[in-house]
Amino acid sequence: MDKIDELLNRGVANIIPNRDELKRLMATGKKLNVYLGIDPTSTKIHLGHAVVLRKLSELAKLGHNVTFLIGDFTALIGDTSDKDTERPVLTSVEIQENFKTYQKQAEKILDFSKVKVGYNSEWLKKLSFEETVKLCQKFSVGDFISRELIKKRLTEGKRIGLHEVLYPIMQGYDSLTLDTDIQVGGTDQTFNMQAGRTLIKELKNKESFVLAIEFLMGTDGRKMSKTWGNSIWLDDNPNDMFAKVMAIKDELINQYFVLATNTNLKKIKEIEGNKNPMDAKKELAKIIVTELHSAKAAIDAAENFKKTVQNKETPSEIININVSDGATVSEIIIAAKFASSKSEAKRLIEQGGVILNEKRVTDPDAKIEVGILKVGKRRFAKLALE
RNA sequence: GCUGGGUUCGCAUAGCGGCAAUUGCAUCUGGCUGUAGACCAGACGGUCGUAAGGCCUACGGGGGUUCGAGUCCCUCACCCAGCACCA
Repeated sequence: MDKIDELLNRGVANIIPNRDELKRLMATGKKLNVYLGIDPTSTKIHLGHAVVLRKLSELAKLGHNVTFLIGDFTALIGDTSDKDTERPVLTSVEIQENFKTYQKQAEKILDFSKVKVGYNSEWLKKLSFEETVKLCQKFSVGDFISRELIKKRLTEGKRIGLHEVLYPIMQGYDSLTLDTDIQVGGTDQTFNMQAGRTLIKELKNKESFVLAIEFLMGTDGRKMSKTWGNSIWLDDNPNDMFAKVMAIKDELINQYFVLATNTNLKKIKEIEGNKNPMDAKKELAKIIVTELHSAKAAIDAAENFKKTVQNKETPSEIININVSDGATVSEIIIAAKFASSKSEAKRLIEQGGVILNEKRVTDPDAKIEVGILKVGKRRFAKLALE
């Protein structure tokens, strides 16, 4: 019973129509049809995406009938708003490939042997225009234009493609076809997911549920998203991952614990209670790396972080650069790809960011010497004569 | 097809005819520290010069007006909106 409670609360932003009813249904122990739809055009998964996968995984563990639905049909249609540029349509082979890379990452969270994988082109492709129109009858234009985002675009005079109106209907049809009981997705999908509820109710007279999952904030406190560059990717290497977690804002520590780890809630309280933010964050980073890589990787990453960041030691593995006698420091900085132009190298030196063998370099034309070159806080190179 | 708006540094934005060009985010450097976080300061086209400064390249493409054009004019391309046409 506790399990169900946690499942319906942790990281859950909203349950439609309501939490209690779903709880009652789940308590009956009935096997429910659950599904999550994903877009096969993006293959990289970050911790934010993982929140939803985590929820799906929990449902699968409880023995529900979980479908992981690949929205290949949506990808086939693509965004056709521009008629001249032939948008390369994803072939089914590419979609397969994409899914493979996706799965490789998602496996860290979700056990694919416990779920069914489906493709929505299977039924959407066959849908006739007549059937489509019938589905459309179940919705009103008012529903769509009252959506906040759509409303905003309308008032701003932005273009809204008619096909955009069809997306929720397609998604709703997926839901209908799968005879869904629970649909899982991010809160941004709430509207689309509700379309499924509408269709199931109208055409099957069955009540279904929408489980809207909370968003995870990115390392800078904004929503984690590809375009912001604030994401922690599931395939980040342990050191990067650890460091990125350390870089999150203090206020996000709790959110990360709850949404991005499987740590139980009591333990989270405990950790937060007796530790200062930095230690809590270290704990968090360790757990995340452990879950996504391994315990050993986490220990190594923690060690590495301590050494290189906190104690400012030179990392054990650094790049080697062969220098010819008489080369200048700025030339080497460029050769090591620490700067992309002479001006930039010069700038780094002027700002005091270049250290050669423990000594700060002040002259860009200083001759190089064999040893350790440090640029900024984290870039090192070992110099050796050719 | 017509009318209007737009195309500027990774993204987003500003830009009376004197501009290597604003601001925000991101990035980088320094300081500080609890960490590479937060905060503060600075940098952020290239190249030459120790420096002051010079030179080159850049505001969708091409052309023009001008001592001088991101800014004005013409033209082409693309994007967006509204209208019309098509029924």
